[in-house]
Amino acid sequence: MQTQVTLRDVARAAKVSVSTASRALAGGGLTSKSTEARLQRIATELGYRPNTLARGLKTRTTRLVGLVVHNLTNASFRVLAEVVQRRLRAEGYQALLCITADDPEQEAVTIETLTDQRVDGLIICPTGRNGALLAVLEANGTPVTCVVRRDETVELETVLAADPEGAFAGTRHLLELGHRRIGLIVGRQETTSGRERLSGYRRALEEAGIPFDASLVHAGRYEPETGLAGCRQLLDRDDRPSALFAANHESSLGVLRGLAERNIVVPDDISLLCYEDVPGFAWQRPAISVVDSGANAMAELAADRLLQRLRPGAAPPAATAREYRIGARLIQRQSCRPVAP
Amino acid sequence: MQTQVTLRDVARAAKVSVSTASRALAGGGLTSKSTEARLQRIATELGYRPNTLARGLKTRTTRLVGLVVHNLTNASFRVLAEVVQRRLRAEGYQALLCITADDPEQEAVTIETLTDQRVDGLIICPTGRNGALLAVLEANGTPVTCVVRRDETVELETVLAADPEGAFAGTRHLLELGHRRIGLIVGRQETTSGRERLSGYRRALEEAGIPFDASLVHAGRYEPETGLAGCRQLLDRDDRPSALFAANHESSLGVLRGLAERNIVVPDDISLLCYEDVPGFAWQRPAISVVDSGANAMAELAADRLLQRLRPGAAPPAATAREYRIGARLIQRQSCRPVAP
DNA sequence: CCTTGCTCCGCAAACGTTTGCGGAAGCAAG
DNA sequence: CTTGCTTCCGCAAACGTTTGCGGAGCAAGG
Repeated sequence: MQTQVTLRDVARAAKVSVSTASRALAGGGLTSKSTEARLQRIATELGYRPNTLARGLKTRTTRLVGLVVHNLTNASFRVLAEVVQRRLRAEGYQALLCITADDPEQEAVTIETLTDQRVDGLIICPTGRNGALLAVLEANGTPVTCVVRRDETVELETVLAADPEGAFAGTRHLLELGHRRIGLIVGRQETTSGRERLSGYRRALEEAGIPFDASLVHAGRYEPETGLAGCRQLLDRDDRPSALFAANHESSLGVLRGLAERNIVVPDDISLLCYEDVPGFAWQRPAISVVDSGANAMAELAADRLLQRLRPGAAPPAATAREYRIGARLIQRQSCRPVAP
Repeated sequence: MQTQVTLRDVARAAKVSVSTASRALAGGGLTSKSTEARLQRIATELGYRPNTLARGLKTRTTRLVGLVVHNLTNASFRVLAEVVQRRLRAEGYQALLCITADDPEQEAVTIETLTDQRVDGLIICPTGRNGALLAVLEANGTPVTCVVRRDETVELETVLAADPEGAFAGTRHLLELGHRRIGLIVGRQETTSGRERLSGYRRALEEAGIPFDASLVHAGRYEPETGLAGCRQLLDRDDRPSALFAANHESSLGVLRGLAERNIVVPDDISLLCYEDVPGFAWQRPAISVVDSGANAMAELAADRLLQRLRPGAAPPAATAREYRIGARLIQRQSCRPVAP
């Protein structure tokens, strides 16, 4: 347990006052060039490392930002975590990663903890039940940007996927291939993404003049079990759909299994399109066509926006917070094929 | 930007000194029961939250622990991150997640940053090139536990997978099914895990009295590309192996694709066994047999060990650090089948 | 020689806690 | 009434920085 070298030590070694040492190391030209250089040298010689706690206490800024997501297994969250942490680091910030399991309770204590740590900013995928806490943070001068999901109860900067367009594009793609009965496995309708993807699907149908058939959609959690259940339900119909549109990577696992169970082969017997791109989809045979929700771009933008507001010229929290949408992109691979109408 | 409520404020409101307020809220019975209760009440009424920076400055402890991994896409790291963060949180610690991309350079700055943040402890999957930095940390009283990989250059508490046994068990399983030519796709031989898995494979062969054939093993990074290359190489032989043992989840993606390319079906034409269990393997058809390296248990144990050393009764850094091994487990599913010898 | 202005640096006060030390009660015993 | 002990609390110092303010030194201008 040896003792850390403090600013006093380097000041003493250089025979200057602590304040001069501080200023010299800060380097804003508040000291002469010579002492600046000398102190830099002595500091590194002694292996001086500033105490971020003391500094934070004084300057009211830790270079910490909270990053809270539901889990790390979901691909979107995974890339969110990776990208955001990388971008933050490049700007000298550290990420405090927290996982809420989509549980408002845990989210609440997480937010409290992060405020206690005096984070400079927060990137969060909100459950939507703790808007008040977030609003307080923002009001106290800590920028908050929501991502992936919106918190409907409060006005905050938010970056989202273009789910309506993505689902629309995907569905239209299938329609253009001649499919008329398209099974949709989609997220819970309590979430924005669930609702928006369904609405995109409906709009595409509508534009093609095809009546909406509610029995063709199966809503549930983003889990393999949901995919399996949906797949079974849709396959047990007399007029089996000729194409399936799966909610995300995880539910697609269930769908693929459901198809395998019945020896239905993709794309010969049925077409399969998934939301959310993951490496596995590209490597798989047949490679799965997807509409990529743009997780990467979302993460980049979220980091950008927060970083922007973290910079000195802190734009005051605009009266009405901006909302950004990341375009979705259809990636055609081998899992969809045309059928005669 | 409203002002935070500080300990002074609650003290003033309660008409006691700051010290009494501090002691009352700490609750160690250093104040009378009545003032303790009164201050607790007033504190929550005012919404007082202690400033962790000030506290940390004084107590030289932050309740932060660094968690550094190579990435989040690899399943082991993903569960490591999830589990560790959950366990830490349960004990009142916060995880500082850092990603090094297996780059010693980045690892070095990461470690520096974490020491600057005065983390109380560190869980790290080391690259092996920064042992000195870690040793300094440990010597300065900050417990460090390594996980997944060992840093050979320095003595630190380490929790590892039982790779030799795992590879041995997997190989023996295939041998017991009658396989004689078993292709092995394995990690780079510069890493312990790569070497250990190969040695387990060799030992199983040896015990079965089968000569080791170096041309049956393909070493490379844990990536789909490696799996694909290895698969192709092994399949292009005249005496094609009747079973494949893949290094991990990611390389298995490549292997599966290589097999699909040649219309070789698992398990009818070839048996496939993978290292490292992920949900996808169980959902896939045929479900892939694996030897589970025990990522979950590893994470739990690593968290346990660190937490243990973080407790007040700080065991002094044992002269020679302990090394823990997590048992591997063979999970039989549908991708391996017996062959006539 | 005095004033003015500029450059560089030191003094000391903060930031919000925790904690050693000592003092003020209260009470019982002598 | 004094003594001694216990219980509770306040004073003030400390943790390691940053920063406003002012002072010393020096050069130039009047």
